[in-house]
Amino acid sequence: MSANSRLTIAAHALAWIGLYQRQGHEVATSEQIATSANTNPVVIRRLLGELRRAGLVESRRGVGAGWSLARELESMTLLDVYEAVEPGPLFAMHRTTPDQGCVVGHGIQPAMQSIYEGIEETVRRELARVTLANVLRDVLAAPR
Amino acid sequence: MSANSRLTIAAHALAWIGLYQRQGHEVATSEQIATSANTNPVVIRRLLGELRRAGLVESRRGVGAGWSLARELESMTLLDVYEAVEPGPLFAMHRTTPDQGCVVGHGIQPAMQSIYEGIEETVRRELARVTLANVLRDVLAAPR
DNA sequence: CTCAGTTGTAACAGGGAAGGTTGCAACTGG
DNA sequence: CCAGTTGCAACCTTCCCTGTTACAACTGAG
Repeated sequence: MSANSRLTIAAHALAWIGLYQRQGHEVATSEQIATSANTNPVVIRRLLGELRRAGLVESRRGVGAGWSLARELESMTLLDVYEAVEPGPLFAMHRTTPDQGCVVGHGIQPAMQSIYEGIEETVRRELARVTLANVLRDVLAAPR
Repeated sequence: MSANSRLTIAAHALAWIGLYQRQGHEVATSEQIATSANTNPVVIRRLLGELRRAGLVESRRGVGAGWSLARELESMTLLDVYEAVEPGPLFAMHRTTPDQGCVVGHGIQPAMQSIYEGIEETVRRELARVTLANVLRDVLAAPR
C-alpha cells in the first residue's frame, strides 16, 4: 500500500503544540514544529490548515503569530485528525468499470464495497478510542 | 489516501476462477479474467503470480494453459489475499527521522507505531473473517 | 516435429498523489 | 513603518500503480 505520513505528521504537530502550551507558551510556529518533525514549514502549515478547517487548531497572524490548540488534547481523537487530513477510502475499486455483462464483473463492486465499509468503520472506531492526550502521554513515556 | 485496487482485482480474479470451475471448466486464462475486470491481461498475470507464490492458485503453461485454484474458495480468506498482494503498512511514519533531540520528535514514532500495529491487527481480523466463498456468494446475490 | 495458445517477465510510459521548495502577498503588534 | 509569521500558489521531484508492448519459454494437439 502506498501509505502516506499525513496522520503521523499531524499527530506529531498537535502533540508538539500541546506540550509547548503546557510549558506556558501561547503559540507555536510552523518553523519550530517543522524542525521537530524534520520537514519543511510549508508542509506543516498545509496540514495545520486542514486541522484548522476541522476546528482542532487556531492560527494567529502578524507579530507573535503562530498556532494554538482550539480544544483540549483530551477531547481530540485520532479519528478527528484522520478525517481532517485523509479524505479518501482505505481500499479502492477498479479504476475502470468491470464488464457489466459478466456476472462477476457486475456483482463484484457492491460485494467488495460493503466489506470495505465494514472495515473502515472498524478502523474509525479504533482511531476514535485514542485521544491526542493519550498520544502525548505515550510520547513522553518513551525510553530515552 | 492513495489507495490502490490490488485487493479488489485479486478478489475479482479468484471469484471469477472459482465460478468458472464450478461451471465445469478446468482452467481460466488471464485474457478471460482481464475482460471481466476490464483491464490488461498482464495486470492479471502479475497479481495471479503473487497469489501463486502464496499458494492460492496454480498455473499451467503450454497448450490448454491457464489458472486454477490451489485450494477451495471456502478455505481462502481476504487476509490471505491481502498478505499476498499488499506488502506495506496502512499508515506510514515520517519519511525522514524526526529530531531526536526533541522530546516529541524522539517519542512520537514508538507511540504511533504501537497504535498503528493495533489497528492493522484489527483490520487483519476483519479480513480473516471473510472467505472468498463469501465474496462469490455476495457477488452472485447482487441485484441484476 | 511443428504449431498455436498461453504463461512469465522485463521494459517502459503515463498518471496521480505526496512531499519538498521557493516566492510573495497579507496581516498585525510593537 | 517594520519584523515576523501565516496563507497560498506554483513548481519540481520522487514514488507507486496501472497499462502496454514485446518476446522468450513452455506444452499438448495434430
